This record gives sequence, structure tokens and C-alpha cells, in this order.
Amino acid sequence: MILTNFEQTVLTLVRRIPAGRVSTYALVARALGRPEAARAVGNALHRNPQLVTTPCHRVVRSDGQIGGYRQGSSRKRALLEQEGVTVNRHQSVANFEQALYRFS
DNA sequence: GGGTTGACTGTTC
DNA sequence: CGAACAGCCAACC
Repeated sequence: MILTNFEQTVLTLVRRIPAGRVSTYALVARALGRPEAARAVGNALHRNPQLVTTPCHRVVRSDGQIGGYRQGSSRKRALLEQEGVTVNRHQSVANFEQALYRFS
């Protein structure tokens, strides 16, 4: 399966996220050079459930929401908490600050 | 080639 | 402070 340049970049960046750290769709989008393409980023992850090669569960929404997950959001939350990351309803990026992973 | 869809976001009510 | 609205982008039909 061939991936578009966009998807390749997304997966590459997400793969860079170390365990215990969390990033957001917007952050990844910004790293791509498309700050407004957060939706497309989520889309790319949605269609590429490379669970082993890509820790897609470490990417959450900017507003603190858990975000979506191909295998259920509950599963995603479980994985995150397992890595020591608590995700609440409206936690805002500020609260993530210590856990956020910034690219470049 | 045009319209729809979705793992989103920032702004407005 | 919480809910609704309207943009934005790439893949799919």
C-alpha cells in the first residue's frame, strides 16, 4: 500500500512521539507546514491503523478531548493512562504543556 | 473533475 | 463555562 507524501509525513512525525508524551492533531499539522490541516491529519491516522509502527494513540485533540480511535476511544484512553497520561474532558493544551511533545 | 466526509479547531452565542 | 457554527485539508466516490 502506497502512502501519499502527506500521510508519510504524518506517520513519520507521530512515530517520533516518545512514550509518555502526547501531541495534538494541530501540532502535527503545524509540523507539516499546514497549521489548519489538523482534520486531514486525523484523517490520515484514521486510514492508517499502523498500531505497531505508529503510536497513533498519543495524538489527542487540542481542547483536551481524547479524540478518536479506530479501536474505540475507550481503548485509546486506556493506552494513554497506561503511559501515565491522564486525559480529561476539557483539559486545554496548557495542562498538557508538560507532556506535550513539540516537533522541530 | 466536483461534491461529500471525517480520529479537528478557533470563534461566537 | 458549555454548546453551536463555520472554516480548512486531504482522501474517496
